[in-house]
Amino acid sequence: MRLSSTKQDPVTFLSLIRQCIDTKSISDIKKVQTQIMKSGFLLGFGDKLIDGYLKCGGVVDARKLFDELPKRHIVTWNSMISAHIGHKRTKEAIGLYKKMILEGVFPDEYTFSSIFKGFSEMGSLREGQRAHGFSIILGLEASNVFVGSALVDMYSKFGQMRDAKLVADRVVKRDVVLFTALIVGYSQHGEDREALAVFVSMINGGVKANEYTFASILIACGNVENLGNGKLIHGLIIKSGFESVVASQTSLLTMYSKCGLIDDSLKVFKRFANPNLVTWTSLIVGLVQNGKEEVALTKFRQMTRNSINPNAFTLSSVLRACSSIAMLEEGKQIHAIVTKHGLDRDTYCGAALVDLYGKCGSTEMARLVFDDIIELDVVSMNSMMYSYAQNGLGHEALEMFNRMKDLGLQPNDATFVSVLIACSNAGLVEEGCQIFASMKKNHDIELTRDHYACMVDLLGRSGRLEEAEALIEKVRNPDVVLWRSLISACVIHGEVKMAERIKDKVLKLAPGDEGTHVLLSNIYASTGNWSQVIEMKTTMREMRLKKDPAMTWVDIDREVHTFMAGDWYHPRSKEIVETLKELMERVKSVGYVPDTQFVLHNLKEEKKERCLYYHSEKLAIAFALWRTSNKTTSIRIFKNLRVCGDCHNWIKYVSKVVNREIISRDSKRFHHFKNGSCSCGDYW
DNA sequence: CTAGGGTTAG
Repeated sequence: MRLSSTKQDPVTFLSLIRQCIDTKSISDIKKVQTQIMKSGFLLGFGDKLIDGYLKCGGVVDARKLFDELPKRHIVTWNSMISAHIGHKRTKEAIGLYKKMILEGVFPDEYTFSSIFKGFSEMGSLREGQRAHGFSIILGLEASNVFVGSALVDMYSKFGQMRDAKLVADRVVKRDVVLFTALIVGYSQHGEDREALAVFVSMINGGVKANEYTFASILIACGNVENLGNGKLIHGLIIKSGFESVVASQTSLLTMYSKCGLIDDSLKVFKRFANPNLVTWTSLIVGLVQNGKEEVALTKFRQMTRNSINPNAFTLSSVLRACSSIAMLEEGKQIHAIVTKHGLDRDTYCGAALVDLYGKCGSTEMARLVFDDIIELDVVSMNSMMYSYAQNGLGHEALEMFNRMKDLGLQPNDATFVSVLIACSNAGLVEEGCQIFASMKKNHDIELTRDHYACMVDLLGRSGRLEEAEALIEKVRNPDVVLWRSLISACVIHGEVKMAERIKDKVLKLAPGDEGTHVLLSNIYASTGNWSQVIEMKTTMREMRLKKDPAMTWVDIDREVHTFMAGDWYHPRSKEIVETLKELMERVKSVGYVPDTQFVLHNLKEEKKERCLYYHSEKLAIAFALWRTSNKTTSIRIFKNLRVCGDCHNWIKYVSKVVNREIISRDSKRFHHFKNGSCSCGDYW
């Protein structure tokens, strides 16, 4: 801007400032300010200049000038305060608020409408309440809906919904903003039904919802999986013409996926002309929640191809997709993207990475990520603990548990699930019992079925069967899973009589429980009681019960290969059998003896051996060894059931003769086979 | 010359 040196009258100054605002140039305002100061007119233009600075985003420069002025208009105070709030300079905004009161300038309705947000952002409930009191004295609380809704928002953010409601009820003319603030407050504090009630009363009161209201109320519908209302509101959105507003569309998408209608979410998504980052992320999250992890990854790639950069939200969700189905290779690629965006140390991404590596059996890698997280929280620590628990590292898990307490973090119910599994898998029976006892006493944790299940497993596995039974008796409505886990403990310890007694209990509770039948036939088979096995199998057939077939899968070069016992559908079955034969010879030569007690059919020894031969994990391992070179130092397999004793023993030998690490995740935990032994110490 | 509410994560 060229400043004229001749014309220095007030009218010129005003128009110069206006020009600066139009061009959003802070440096130009500075020049104008210098010129005004030279001409001695500053006092008259102070407020105008500040207005100019603020409109151009120059909060710091505005403040500098503001402090030099001897007197400022109330409007200028208010502009300063709201601009500081808007620029997240909360402390300074509150400082200005206090300063104005000290200087005898009373806050007005404009001041209050901005300053309450400052208190909620600072987390200063007390100060907020004091300011609230002041607004009542000045008669501005109920008479001005801007002040009222700012207050409702503040109390909502503090979770003080009673106070939020009280203020809302006192406001004379309630509008859509006030109602929306109340709806959001309720829904963000788990009172979604209350949120819906507010919405209904708003509509009945003749106040029309807008895009903000729709966005918020749909979240409430999703949270309580209230599809009926969700659909009604979808209709209302169309009627009110907000169909193409991104935020309400995004909430609509989320609502459908939370209600399990992922196809409807996809339909909503298709109508977006230009989906933004939040929309893409919502879709990805929905897909993961609905078990469509692979689609989630495809969508993620599509998103990045459309040059939309992921943020921590997106990346942590994509990582969840990878960890929930243990896609380690994909996960590693996402990890690289996380690093590229500098989010390795982010609490959410960090926790998701820990979860990924933990669920893939790489506890060391999980720990490396974990140690880099800047701000640890309960979830990230739970993930680390769970990883230790699954891999049988009980002491490390307990160490983490203690560190959590040292950090002053409140352990939650998931924490205890991990800790108890850790104790169970590492055989830390006494420790587990003590921790279990302390949960309610010292941590005020509500005991869930999961906790009881962990304890039954812990006691049962270590042979304390009666204690385990007594514990189940204490549960109000013990479910089949608890009893079943006790029966499987009986199987491990060969307690046939007890198993039968418990079976009768279970079948009274759930007559057709297939798991129980399977377990019983297992215990009969392992003790050679074939007539009982046949009887059980007949009963099962008559009741049309089918057990889940054992399956093992292995991920090689991002392709998942699934194997079932004795199935030869794999295109490479010829190579698999050859590899298997060769392996068998090699492991037998170093001491492996097939253990046919794990064959649960009444067959001749020779045939039993063949049965063992073709267990799904053996097929998967043979395939993996055939497909990968010796340079691949470790092989990862996954199994839907628990590993059988013979396979466990066999894999130990295999790991020795091929000199590779074999990591196996079964339905209960990880086994790391290396150089002839397993990380579980044969206790599982 | 100034003011209030909304969309994505374990």
